Amino acid sequence: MEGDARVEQTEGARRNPLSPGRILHTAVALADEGGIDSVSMRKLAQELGVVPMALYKHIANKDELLDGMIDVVVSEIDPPGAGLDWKTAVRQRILSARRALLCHTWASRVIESRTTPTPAVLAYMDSMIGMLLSGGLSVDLTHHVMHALGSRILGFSQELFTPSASVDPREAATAVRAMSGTYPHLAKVAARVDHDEGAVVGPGCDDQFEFEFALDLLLDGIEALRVRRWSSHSSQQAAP
Amino acid sequence: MEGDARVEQTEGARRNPLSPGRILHTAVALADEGGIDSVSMRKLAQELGVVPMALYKHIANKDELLDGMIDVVVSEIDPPGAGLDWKTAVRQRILSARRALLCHTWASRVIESRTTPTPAVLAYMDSMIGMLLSGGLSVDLTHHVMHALGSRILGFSQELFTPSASVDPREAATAVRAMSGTYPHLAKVAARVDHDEGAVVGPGCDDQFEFEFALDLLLDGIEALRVRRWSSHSSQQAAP
DNA sequence: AACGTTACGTGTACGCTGTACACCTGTCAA
DNA sequence: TTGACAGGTGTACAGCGTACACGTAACGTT
Repeated sequence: MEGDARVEQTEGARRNPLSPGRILHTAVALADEGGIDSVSMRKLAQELGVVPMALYKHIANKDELLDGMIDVVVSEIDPPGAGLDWKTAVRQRILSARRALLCHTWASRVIESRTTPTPAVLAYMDSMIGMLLSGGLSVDLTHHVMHALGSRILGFSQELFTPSASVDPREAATAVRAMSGTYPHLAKVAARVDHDEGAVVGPGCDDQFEFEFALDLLLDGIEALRVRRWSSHSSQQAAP
Repeated sequence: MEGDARVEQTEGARRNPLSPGRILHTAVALADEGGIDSVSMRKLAQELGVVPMALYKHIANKDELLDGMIDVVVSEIDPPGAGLDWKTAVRQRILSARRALLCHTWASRVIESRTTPTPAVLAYMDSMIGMLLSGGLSVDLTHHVMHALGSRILGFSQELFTPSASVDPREAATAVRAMSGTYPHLAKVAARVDHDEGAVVGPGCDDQFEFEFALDLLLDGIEALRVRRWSSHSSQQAAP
């Protein structure tokens, strides 16, 4: 009897062996239906018909699990559309990202709680930067724009180019060069930042400036709407 | 010996009796120096020289503790300046809020993780709305502006006017009327929302519209900078 | 075919969390 | 004096992430 049960279980395991992909997929489903709080290693394992510690043979720890879940969501964002002016293209992409995040309501919170961005998030950012650059924005403007859009495109806020880990500029330069293969656009902007402000205020970028840049962009736009007596009823879109 | 110790402890307690204020203050200090993760009921109690359960005589649970900590931070935001045009006043206030949040790096994350805003946050929002209204913005524009600024002024995002709890519009109307004493400006905007869109799409406001409103405000501003060949080096400020 | 290695699921255990509940004790009003 | 009450204590429980030791089944090599 016990032997039968064990064989069955084994066959079940054979039929459906654990894998990072299956774990991540199940975790996302679990979070979708029960909220992120219902994703514990124990519940996840139970959902997979397995003992909690079994998960650790496939993922290092819970943080890695969360990172993986983020990547699942980010991978649902549509690729950039072709043949569009930069503004339309960026707009579409951001709305697609929003759609993905709205499908998984837990995702924004998890992304924001993470300290370092995952590869998929970096790839998304890199692609976004590429769209801006090829749209005619300068590297400088692109840099500030990424900060300004930060809160809009994904949860990630500032401190993207200020990992605060590598204080040595030499080290940072090496990191940028290493990045330039995988994330060429990102590297270009990062390099520019190190270049410019490294001489002025030190490594990283001026968060206060970035914040005020975005704030003034909004405030100036708002003032223009006020002067124009804008109303949401008589508008084809927020702006002309 | 044991008697002495007990007397000493009692005297200590008498000298420094527990109170919500002292608990909150200590919790904020603890979070400031060790991060929000180092604020557990046990560590907090230890810091106060008291047994964990003693805290529950003064605060209902940990959520209430976190709400209280938020209010401590929000209360550090400067009051609005007088005699300024709306844009300058709003700008100053938001920068002051940012300063407060930067002093307590854990605060943004905690605010964002909270589901319902605390009274202090509501008061801050109410005052902000008041500044916009008295600056000449229509109630309609003010409403959308609050959403657009959302991610900038504090952590709170959308779903402010969509508590999703009270589906009954009658109930919502009552809530608004109750609110109008404490948060008059907030109530004015909320009433307008219920009024307008209640007839069109149901209760609450159109999150998608709000999102695109803010997005387009930014994108249009960015396009203008691009055309003008804006650069962070040759700028007195982000916008003219 | 026998063997050692490797991959992977299991079971137990530890320290941490929030907090329910019963208990004691010092203070004050009647 | 007494009885209520406010407030600190102690114990206990369920849940969390995960370290560590232990099987056991599958596989490449001899």
